[in-house]
Amino acid sequence: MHSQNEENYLKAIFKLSAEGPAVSTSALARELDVQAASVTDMVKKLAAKELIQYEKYQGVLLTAKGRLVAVNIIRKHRIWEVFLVDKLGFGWSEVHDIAEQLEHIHSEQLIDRLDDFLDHPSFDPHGGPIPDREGRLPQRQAEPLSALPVGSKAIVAGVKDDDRELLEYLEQKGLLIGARLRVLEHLTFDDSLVLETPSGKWSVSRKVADNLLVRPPAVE
Amino acid sequence: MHSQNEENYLKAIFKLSAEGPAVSTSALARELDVQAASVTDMVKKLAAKELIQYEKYQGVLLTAKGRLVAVNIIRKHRIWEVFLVDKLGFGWSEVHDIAEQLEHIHSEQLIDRLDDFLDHPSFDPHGGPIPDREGRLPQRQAEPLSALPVGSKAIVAGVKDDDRELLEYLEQKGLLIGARLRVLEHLTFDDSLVLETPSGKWSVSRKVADNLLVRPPAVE
DNA sequence: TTTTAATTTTAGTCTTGTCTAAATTTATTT
DNA sequence: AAATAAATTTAGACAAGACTAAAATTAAAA
Repeated sequence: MHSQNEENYLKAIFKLSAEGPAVSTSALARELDVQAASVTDMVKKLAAKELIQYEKYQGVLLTAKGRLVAVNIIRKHRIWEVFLVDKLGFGWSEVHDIAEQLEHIHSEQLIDRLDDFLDHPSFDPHGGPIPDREGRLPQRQAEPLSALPVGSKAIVAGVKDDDRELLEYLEQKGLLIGARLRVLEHLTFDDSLVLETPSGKWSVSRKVADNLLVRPPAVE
Repeated sequence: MHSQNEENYLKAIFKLSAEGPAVSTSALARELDVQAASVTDMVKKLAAKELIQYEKYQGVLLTAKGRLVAVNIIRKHRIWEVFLVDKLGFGWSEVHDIAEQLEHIHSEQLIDRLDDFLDHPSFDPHGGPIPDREGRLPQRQAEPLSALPVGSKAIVAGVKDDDRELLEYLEQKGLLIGARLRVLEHLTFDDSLVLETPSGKWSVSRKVADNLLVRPPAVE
């Protein structure tokens, strides 16, 4: 059994692995909000348990074993988020911190039964894909809103980072999952976009557009 | 916010307080499965936080503050047990260890919403009373089976200690909550009882009879 | 009422995970 | 290519909780 802390490190490494293979000490320190020295200590312990590969000054890499642990935590996190939103009626911006705790409950049976209870969801309330028991992630053909050319229509498919403030901001603009939108303008000055949404026209910054994932509208 | 460990100590002290006011170091050590020396260390810390009263060599006592924390943990534990049994289909003997983890999730909102979702249950799957948000316990007029005279009829209302083995044993004999029974015989030799239950006649030991709580059958 | 036994506390150590400050290595400039 | 800056690691400490062994206190027995 792994400690909550170990699980959090592995999860963070998995998340940062998306930006390139090796994860640096400082990136991990930033993500976990601890000092770099603490990270160095911890990655040595994780390497001793063969959950990561670690080479001095070269950053870390998940082993197959470590990846499985990380993906399992993500599976639990996302299934719990579905429960909180679908069954308990929480808003999509309220569930992250609670799921952050629930993801560390150790019981395979619990998560399997919860998965049954929820009818085997494939995506969480933020559009995040839910891994299966073997750690396979369902594919979503979603891309950042910032990649769309002016004039194109799309449907909100999720967010990259489920930051509370961002989620509340999007909620306010009616940009929930499934919402239709159209890109009206692109300002080269600051890379912001003007969108048409069911609730009106809105300008969103480059950063928001990078974090908002969309998919092409269904071809009827 | 209290650590899980602090919460477990307070819960144990609350539980042991039923057997008399002051809880001894050794009783706590036994209950928590740690050495007495560790208990001494810990109770000093809890006393410093004004969660308990502690006098050297005299054992400990919960303060009002400590009692509220303890009862709140019990509230969470029991509400989660209802969820596990009623919604996820776990058996009554399978839920203790999982609820032991879930009770430490910090979110008042979560437990309140869960309570709504479950329609405000008053008792958990083992017949344990569920405290309300203010820490008040619903009264149950239940007494140990061992207190009944020969010939009396009763209905199973719960168990005192939700020990896994005991629960499985009772389940096997059909002695679940709500089951009717009648005391046929009392052997003074070992204080065991012979019961008539819907599934047949069974002999139960004194220890089991002490732990099985019953209430009088409804007067029609 | 001593003596013995049981309980409790103190003292010192260990593990996990964190920190700061200093030393080392790698990366970036000039 | 040498000098500076940034990133990383080492060294030494600390807090939470646990342990063992020894000392102190309380309870029980002779």
